[in-house]
Amino acid sequence: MKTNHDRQSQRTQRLLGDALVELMMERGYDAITVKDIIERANVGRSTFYAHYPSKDELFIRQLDRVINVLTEDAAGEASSENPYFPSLGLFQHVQQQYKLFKILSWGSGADLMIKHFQKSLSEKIERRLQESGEQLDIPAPVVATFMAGSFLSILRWWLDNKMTYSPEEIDKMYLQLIVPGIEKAMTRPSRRDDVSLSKYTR
Amino acid sequence: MKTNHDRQSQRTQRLLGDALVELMMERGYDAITVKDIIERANVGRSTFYAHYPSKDELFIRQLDRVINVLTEDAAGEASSENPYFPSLGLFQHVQQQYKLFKILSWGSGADLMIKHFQKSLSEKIERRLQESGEQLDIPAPVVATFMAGSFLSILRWWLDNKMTYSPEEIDKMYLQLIVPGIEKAMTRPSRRDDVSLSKYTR
Amino acid sequence: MKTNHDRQSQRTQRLLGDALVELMMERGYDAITVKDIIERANVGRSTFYAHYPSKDELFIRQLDRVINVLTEDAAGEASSENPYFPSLGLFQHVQQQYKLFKILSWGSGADLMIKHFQKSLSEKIERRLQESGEQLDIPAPVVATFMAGSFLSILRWWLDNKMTYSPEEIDKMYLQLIVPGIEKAMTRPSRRDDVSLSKYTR
Amino acid sequence: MKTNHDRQSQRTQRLLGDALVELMMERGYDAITVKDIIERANVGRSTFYAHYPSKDELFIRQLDRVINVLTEDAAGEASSENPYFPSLGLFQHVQQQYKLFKILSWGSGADLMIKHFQKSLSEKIERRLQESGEQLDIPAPVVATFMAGSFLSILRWWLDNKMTYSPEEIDKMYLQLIVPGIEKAMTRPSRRDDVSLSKYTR
DNA sequence: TCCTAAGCGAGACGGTACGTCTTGTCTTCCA
DNA sequence: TGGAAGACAAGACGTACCGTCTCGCTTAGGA
Repeated sequence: MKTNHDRQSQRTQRLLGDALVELMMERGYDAITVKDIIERANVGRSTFYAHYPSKDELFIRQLDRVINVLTEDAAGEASSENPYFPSLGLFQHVQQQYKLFKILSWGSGADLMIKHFQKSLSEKIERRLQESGEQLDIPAPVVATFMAGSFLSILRWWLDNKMTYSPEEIDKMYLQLIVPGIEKAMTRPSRRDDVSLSKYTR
Repeated sequence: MKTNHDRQSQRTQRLLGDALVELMMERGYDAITVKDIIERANVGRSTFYAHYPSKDELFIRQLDRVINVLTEDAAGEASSENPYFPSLGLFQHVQQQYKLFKILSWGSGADLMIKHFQKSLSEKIERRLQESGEQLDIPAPVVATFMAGSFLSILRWWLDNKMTYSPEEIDKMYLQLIVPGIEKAMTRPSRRDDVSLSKYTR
Repeated sequence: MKTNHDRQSQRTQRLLGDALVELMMERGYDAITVKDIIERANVGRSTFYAHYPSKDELFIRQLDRVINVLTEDAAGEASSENPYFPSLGLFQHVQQQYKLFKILSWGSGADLMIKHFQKSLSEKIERRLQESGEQLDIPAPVVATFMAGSFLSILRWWLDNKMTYSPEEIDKMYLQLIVPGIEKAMTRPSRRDDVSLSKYTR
Repeated sequence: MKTNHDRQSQRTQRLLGDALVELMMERGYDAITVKDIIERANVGRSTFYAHYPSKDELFIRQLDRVINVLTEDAAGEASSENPYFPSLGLFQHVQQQYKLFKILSWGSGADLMIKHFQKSLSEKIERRLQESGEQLDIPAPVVATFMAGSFLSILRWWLDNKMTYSPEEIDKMYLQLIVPGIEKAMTRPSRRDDVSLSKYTR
């Protein structure tokens, strides 16, 4: 059962999160102060610090929300050719939220976002790799880091170049670049019927 | 001909650069203030701002110095299996400067460094790709971004995991992961005699 | 008839008053916050504000309690040479509650206490002066202010100097200093048989 | 020789002091914040704290200035009947600065001012007493405290009652009240030719 | 005996001031 | 005359309290 305070708490946190995102759209991340956020959210300064120890932490929490929504939604729509994480879905979502991610791509909040994304993503991928039961020549964490790292670099490049390609095109390039290396890293030939990567190595 | 002032200027810049590096070794990047730097360098506040517009700019200048030394030296020793940039040499150099790079890997100056490295590196690679005259299925900037991005991710992972592998081992993994994708991207079968990547796709 | 709620109320007020006094003994007045008080009293924040509008008001109420006890008790024992207010009794009581008054003498609650004491005391004295029917060269309020003010100054000095003198000694000094002036202020020679001050002007 | 920084410093301190006094005239003492002061003085927040550790300290420094001016000026004009401190001059000066002192008399800065005045004044008086070489029945500090304390009480009363009497009248009342007591406290009859108090004991 | 309204504890909240910190500009002095 | 020394305006930071408020729980007193 939810107590009243929980409900209040959630409301406050949503107000703060929304205020942050709104402000980032307007001015980017670094240009925002805690004062700006609490004024926009109609919240007292101490209330802010009761919920988050810093602006960065608030930001990270919003990223988590985004990441969860993206990976779940995207996994749902799926149909991506990538069995380890929904890269196509991510490209698509980023395109929809172009404005927000453009700001994040190289701007001031970028380092936090990249750090966080890289961490979350490579963990997810590593887990999938282990679940798949594949044998690898190369340690799973390295492979996962490689997949996440190259994804994020290409994502950044794509954003910086105003997304000249469609999500489908850029996702295809990404897969063309990483899949062969990963296939090679699999000691035993992958079982043809459960791995959809095979077509790229034809 | 060097004027007296140029010499003074250079001396001051070296003092500031050295002070920055020293302090980063002790406390990381963010924990350093301009005041710290000028005190360590025995320099007046206004002198600092006469030479650099900000702490970040001073840092970038030091990075440039490092990057130039690394890529040149590494290129000299060469012997790497990677024809586009001296990845092995870079791994080796980073290992030698472990302490400094460890601090930079995820810490506070990381974003600046990554941003700078990624930019420099992918530009160099793109130039090499174009010089090689290879035809690619995938736009050269994407390939270059991919190579630089995955290199830096793996470098970071390696640093974070206390370099459990030797530079040679990690470089080999890196190449195993990227080379097949790049080979595939080359429309016409590459001419066997001028591309040393072939052995990875055999 | 007392309702139950009244009883509850009284209990709460006593808890709060006691908590305040306890805390003042430990840390003085300013260093105490409302939070401290309600925690010590095991009382909710809103309960505090339901009874008193501020910490100062709670303090004033405690002072009133003390003042009433002091002036009544002291008046009872009387035997002081001062017919206008029981200065000796007050010196004696203060000595007994040394610790508490020491804290109050110059510390943070001092201004409130002095203000309150000065007001109460001079009102009482003025009333006595008027009741005595004496004719004065000087307006009664001035005389009353003079008596109360000099009493409190000397009381403070006495406390600050660790009460090097006994209550009797300091009271005697106090009377030696004020009585001649007051006697002079009485226009007609006071009737010798009903004023006990005469001996000081001999 | 004055360095430039000294001059700057002095200027800043004057700006801050003036701003404080101005604001006190408008709103009293407690209602003023450090922010108010620095905005009025066109000074940075850190500059304030570089010069004074708190608003109270700034206030005390202004009081010192006032006290020095008052006691010196007043001593100059002198002609007061009080040989120990220029009570008449003080009453006159306070009347001139009515507005300021009215605010200070019971308001929020009062405790600080009273504390400070009481201390300064009784020290000065005690010194005079010792210099005068008079023998006293009562310890000099007690007498000094008595003189300062009763002066301040009467001053406060006078201010609170809108100064119904002229400075001369109130000073005369004050002296009538204290002088007889002090005269009595002098063991040996004072030498008639150098003590002007005698007329009050006639 | 049950029900209802008061008194209460708990504590989240908006608001505001604090004292600290850092930045980048500016002025003065000295070598 | 250029650089060290450092004062300064500006303003964000995280902390500390305040007084208001909403919520359920408890409990005594009237129905």
